[in-house]
Amino acid sequence: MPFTGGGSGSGRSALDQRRIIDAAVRFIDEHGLRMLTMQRLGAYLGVEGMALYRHVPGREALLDGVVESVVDELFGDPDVHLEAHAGWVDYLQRLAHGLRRIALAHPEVFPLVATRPPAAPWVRPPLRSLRWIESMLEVMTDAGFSDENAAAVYRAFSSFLLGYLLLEVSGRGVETGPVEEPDVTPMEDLAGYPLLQRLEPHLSVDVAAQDFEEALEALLDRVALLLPRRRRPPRLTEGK
Amino acid sequence: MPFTGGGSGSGRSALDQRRIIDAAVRFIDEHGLRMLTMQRLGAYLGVEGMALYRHVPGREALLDGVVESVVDELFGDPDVHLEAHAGWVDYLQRLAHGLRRIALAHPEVFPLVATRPPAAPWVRPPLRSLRWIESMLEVMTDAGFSDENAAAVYRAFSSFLLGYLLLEVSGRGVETGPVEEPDVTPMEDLAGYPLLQRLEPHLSVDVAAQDFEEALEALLDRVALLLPRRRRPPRLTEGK
DNA sequence: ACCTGAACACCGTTCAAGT
DNA sequence: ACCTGAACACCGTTCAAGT
Repeated sequence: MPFTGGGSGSGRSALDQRRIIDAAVRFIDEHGLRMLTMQRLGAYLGVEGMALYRHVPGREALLDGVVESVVDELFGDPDVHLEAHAGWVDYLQRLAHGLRRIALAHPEVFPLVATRPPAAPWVRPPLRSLRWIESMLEVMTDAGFSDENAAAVYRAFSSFLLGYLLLEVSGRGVETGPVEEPDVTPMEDLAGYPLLQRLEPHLSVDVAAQDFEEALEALLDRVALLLPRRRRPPRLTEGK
Repeated sequence: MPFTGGGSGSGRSALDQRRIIDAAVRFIDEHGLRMLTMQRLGAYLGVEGMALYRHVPGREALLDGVVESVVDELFGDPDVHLEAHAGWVDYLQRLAHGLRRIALAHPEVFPLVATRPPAAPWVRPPLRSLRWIESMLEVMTDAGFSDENAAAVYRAFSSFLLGYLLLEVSGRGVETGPVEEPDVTPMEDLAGYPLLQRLEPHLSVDVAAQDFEEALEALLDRVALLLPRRRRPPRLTEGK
C-alpha cells in the first residue's frame, strides 16, 4: 500500500474540504498529477475513497480547488505581502516573484493552473484566482491606469507569467520516483537534428532565474508606457 | 451511437498511424479532449477500439502524435513557407502568425501542446516539434546570433507564444455541444469582486489580435538588441 | 495481416447499509 | 453524521481467437 501517510504531524481527525484539498496538493507534489485518483487520495487520507464525495462535489471540482488553493498561497507569502506595496511596479514585481516561487514549489500542480477551464466564463482564465485578479486590478486603477489599460495589463502580465513559468516548470521533476512515470514510448526518432545537438548545452543550461528578471523588467517598462503623461517611474533596486 | 462518421470524403479503407492521428485531431476539434477515448476514437473510424493498438503504442503516444501533427501543420502552411524567409525578423513573424492560426484552428488541442511531458528531456518543451526548433535555431545562428543567444531567443520566443496563445485560446468553444461539458459545479461563489464586475467589458472584449501584434513587436525589438554591433534591422511593413 | 471478443485491473460516482 | 460495501458504467490494455 504505497499511497498512505497523509499528514506529518496532523491529527488523523475528521475529513473536511480544506484537509482534502491540502492532501491533494501534497499528493500531486509527491506523486504527480497522473497518479491522483479518488481512491488513492482516500487511502492517502486513511479513508475509503468514496468518503471524499461527502465533502467534495467530484474530481473536477477538487482539481479546481487545488488550483485555487495553490494560487492563493500568494496571499500568505510574507515576501509578497501585497497590501503593503510601494507602487504598482513594486506590486507587480512581488506578485511575479511570488508566483514564480509557487510554480517552482509545485511544479506538478502548475500546469493545472494553466489548463483548467475558466471559472467565470467571461474572464480569460490564466492565473485563476479571482481574488488575485481583483487585487491586481485595484492596484492598477488606483495607480492611474484607465479601466481599459488595467485590463490590458492584466492580460499581458498573466500571459507572460503563464508562458514563462510553464516553460520553466516543464522538464523539472525528472527523478520523481524510482520507476514511476513509465517512459512513454515515443513515436519518433530523435536523430537528425544537428543544431539541437550542438546547442544542447545552451538549451539545457539553467539560466531561468536571470531570464525571468530580464523579461519581467522589459514587460514592466512596456506597461509603464501606458500610464498617461507621466515620466517613467524610476527603476527600482533589484527585488530579492 | 453519436461518435461515428470519420472522414468527409476519405475511403473507409485500411487503418494506419497517419489516419488514426488525423482522426484524433478532428475528434478533439469536434468533441474536446476530455471526450477522446480509445473506444470512441475507434468508433469514429468505424472500428472496434482495440484495433488501434495494432498501429499505435497506446493512448499517451497517440496524444504525442497529435501534438506533433498539429504543430507540424506549420510546415505545410503556404503563408508561413519558412524556407523562403527574408531575414530572421520576417521568419519569426511568420512563425508566430502561423502558430497563432494553428492555435485558433485547434483550440481544444493547443493546451495539450503546452502540457505534454518533454520529448527530449534536456530540451525545455514548449512548442514541441523538434523540426520546428531545429529550423528556428538554424535561422538565428545563420543570422549571426551566437549559440547562446539563439538558445535564449528560442526560450523567450516560445514562452511568449505559449503564454499568449494559451491565454487567448482558453475561454473559446463555449458552445461545443448541446449539453456536453457537464457544467462542473464550482466550489466557490463569484460574488464580491467589484473591480472584476466593473472591468468585465474590458476583460471580455476581444482585442487579442492587436494585443498579439504589439507584444510580438516588443519581443522582436528586444531580441534585436542581442545581435552584436549592428543597427537594429529596419521595421518591416505590417505582416498580413 | 488485421480486426474482434472476452477478460483484467482499474476508473469516477451513486446509494443503501452499517456504525 | 459520517464512512463503507457493493454495484454500475466506463476506462486502457492484452491476447487468444476469428477471418
